[in-house]
Amino acid sequence: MQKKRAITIKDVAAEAGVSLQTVSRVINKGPNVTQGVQERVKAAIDKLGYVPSLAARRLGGSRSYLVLAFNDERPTLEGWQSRRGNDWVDQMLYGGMLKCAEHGYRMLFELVDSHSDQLEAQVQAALSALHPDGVILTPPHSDDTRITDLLHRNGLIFARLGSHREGEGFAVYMDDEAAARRATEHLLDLGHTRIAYVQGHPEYAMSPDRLRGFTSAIEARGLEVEPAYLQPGDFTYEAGVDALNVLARLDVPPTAVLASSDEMALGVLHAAGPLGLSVPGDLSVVSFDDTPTVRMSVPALTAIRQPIAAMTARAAELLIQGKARGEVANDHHLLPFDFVVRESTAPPRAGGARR
Amino acid sequence: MQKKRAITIKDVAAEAGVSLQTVSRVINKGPNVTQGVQERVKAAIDKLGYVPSLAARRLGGSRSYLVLAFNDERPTLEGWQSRRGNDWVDQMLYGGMLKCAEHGYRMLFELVDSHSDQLEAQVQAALSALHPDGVILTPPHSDDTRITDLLHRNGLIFARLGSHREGEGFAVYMDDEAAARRATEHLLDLGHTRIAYVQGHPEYAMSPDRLRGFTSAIEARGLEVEPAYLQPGDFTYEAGVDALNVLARLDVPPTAVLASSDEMALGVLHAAGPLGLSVPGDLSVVSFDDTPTVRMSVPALTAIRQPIAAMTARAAELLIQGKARGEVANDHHLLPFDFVVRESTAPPRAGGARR
DNA sequence: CTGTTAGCGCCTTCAA
DNA sequence: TTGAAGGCGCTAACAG
Repeated sequence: MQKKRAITIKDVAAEAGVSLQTVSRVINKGPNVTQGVQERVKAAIDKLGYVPSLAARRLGGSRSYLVLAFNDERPTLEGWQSRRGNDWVDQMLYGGMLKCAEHGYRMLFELVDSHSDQLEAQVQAALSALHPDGVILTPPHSDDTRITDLLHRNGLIFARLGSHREGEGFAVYMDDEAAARRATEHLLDLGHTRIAYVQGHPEYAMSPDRLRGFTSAIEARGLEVEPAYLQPGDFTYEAGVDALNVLARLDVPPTAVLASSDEMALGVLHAAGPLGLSVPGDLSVVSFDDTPTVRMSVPALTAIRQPIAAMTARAAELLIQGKARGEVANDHHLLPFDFVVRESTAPPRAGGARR
Repeated sequence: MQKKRAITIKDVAAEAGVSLQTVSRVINKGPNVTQGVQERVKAAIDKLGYVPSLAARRLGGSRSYLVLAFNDERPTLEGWQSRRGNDWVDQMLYGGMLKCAEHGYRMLFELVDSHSDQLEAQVQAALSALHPDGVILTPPHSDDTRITDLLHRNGLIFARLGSHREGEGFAVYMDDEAAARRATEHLLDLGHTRIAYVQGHPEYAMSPDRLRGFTSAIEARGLEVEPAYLQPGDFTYEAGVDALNVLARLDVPPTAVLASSDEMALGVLHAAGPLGLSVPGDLSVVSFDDTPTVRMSVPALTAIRQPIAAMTARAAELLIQGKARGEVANDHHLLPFDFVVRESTAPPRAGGARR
C-alpha cells in the first residue's frame, strides 16, 4: 500500500505550462494574471483535482486558514458527560463550520479551564501549535483579560462572543438586558406582579445585564423589585431547584419565575411539582437559552433564544475578512435574539399562588 | 501591534546549547539521547514555553497530528438547524477530542453529503488539504466503498464506526443485533406478545442487524413475528408518527413498539395521545440512541444507549497508535451498549390495548 | 503581467 | 550519541 504521491502546485504548474507562482496567484485570487492563463491554470487544477495543502500554505505564507474557538472546559465536558448535550457547541459548529467552509477555512475547538492557573499556558500552547488566523472566545473567556491580553500580544485578531465590553477584539453579542426586559414584560403583560428572578453565575458578564433588564422592566410599571425574589444561581439545575424551594416558602411567594438558564428553569419546573405548584397554573416559568430539552419538557418552556449560530458565523466572517484585509477594527456587533412563547407562562391565578 | 516572533525549535536548541536535531529527538521521544542532554532540552522547552508548530511538523515529517472525522451532512445540519442538537457529534467530540488531546492530536470535523455525486471529490479535497494521520467514518459512510476505497488508495488508515463488515479499516461498533434482542426481551419479559418494530433507514448497515435481533428474540419465545408489525422508517420523527398511525388501526394492534431511533420513538409517543393511547398504559415504547431529549419527554423513554463516545475514543486511539507503529491491523472492536429502563415500558394492560 | 529566489519550522537522511 | 544538509509545499519579495 504505497501512498500515492500527493499532487502539488508543481504538478499543476507543469500541466498548465506556467510557473509555480502563477498557480499560486490564481489560487489566491491575486492580481496580475491574464484571463487566458488563469483559465489554463484553473483547467489544470480541475483536471488534476488539486487542493492546496493547508500546512504548506501556513508555513510559507502568512495565513493558516484556521479559526480557533476556545470554550470553557468544565461546563462543556459536563454537558457531554451527562449526555445532556451542549447547545453552545452545537450551535457554534453550525454557524462557524459552515461559514469557515465558505472561505476555505476550518474551525477547530479547544477546551480550556477558566479556573486553572495554567489557563494562559493552555491557550498559548494551542496558539503556538496551530497559529490560527483568528480566535473566537466564548463566555466566560470573552471577558477574561488574561486571555485577551495574551491574544493581543500574539498579534491575533479575535471575537468575543456574548461580551459587549470595550477592549481588543470584535464584540459579538445579543442585548441581554433587552432580552431580560422582554421576558419580564411578557410576564407583566400576563398580569403578574410578583416575579422572581434566578440569576446567572456572577462570573459571567451578562449576569448584571440581565438583572438590569429584569429590574428596569418591573420599575417601568411602577412596581418595586422585592429583594427576596432575587435568587442567586450558577446556571445549574440544582440552583433552580434550590431557588424555588426558597421562593415557595416566602410569606408572599412569587407567581412567576424568570431563570437565567434553561437548566435552572428546568430545576424550577421540576421542583414545582413536589411543592404542590402547577405550571403554569400556579407558577409561570420563563427560561434563557432555549436548548433542545426545553421544548420536550412538560410544559414546554417559554424562552429567550440566543443567536449563537449567528454570532459564531458573524465572528468567523469578521475574522476571515479582517485577516484578509489586515484591519483591526474592534467594533461591536449586536445580533437580535428571539423570544419564544410556549406553554409555561399564563396569567396568574386569581388570588395568587397557593402555598 | 507587531506580532512577536514565535519561538521555534531553533531558540530551544540555542538555549540548551544543542543542535536542532537533538531537540527534535527529545520532542519525538526519539532514541539516542543522553539523560543529561534530554533534561537540559526539556528545561529549555519549559523555560521558553516552546510548542512545536503542527504545520511545520506535518510538512517536514510524516505525521500531521490530525484525525479527521466525516459525518453525513444532511442529518447533521438538520439536527443543528432544528435546534434539536446532535448527539452523535456531541458524543464524538467528547470521546474523540479528549483522546486526541492526550496524544497531542486534534480532531477535525468534516461534513460530506452521502447522496452527492461529488462525494468522492469532497472527501478527497479534505484529505488533500489536511493530510490527516487517520480518518473516522460514521454511518452511513462507514460502509460506503466509494469512501473506503478512496481512503485506501490514499494510503490512509481509518476507523469505521457502527460497522462490522469486513474490509479495510478498523471496525468499531456495538452489537446492534444483541441490543435489539435485549430491548425486545425486555418487552417480552413484561408480558408483551404483540410487539411492533419501526425500522431504521435501510441505507444504514445496522438496520438489518437490529431487525434480526428483534426477530430472534420473538421467535426464541416460540412466537411469530407479525409482518404488519414491521413498519418501515428512516429515523425521523415523522416516520414514528406515521408508523403508529398505521399500527393503531390494525385489527389487532400491538401493545408495545420498539423504534430504531429516538426521533421515531418520540414520534410514536406523540402520536399515541391523539389516538387515545396512553404510554405506558396502553402502549409501551422503547427507543434506540438515548439522546438528551428522551429523558425529558413524558414519560421518559426506556432506551438502548450507543457507546458513541467510547467508540470514537477507541477509534482515535487505534488510529494514533496505528500511525505511530505503522501497522495496518484491520481488526474488529466490539463495544458494550447500555440499556436504560425508564417510564415508557410497563406490562400490557389486561385484555390488550384499546382502540 | 510573469518568473525566480528565498525561506517558513520541522523531520528525514546521512555523516561524524 | 550527536550534528549537518536537504527538502516538504507553499507564498513573499523581488526581478524581469
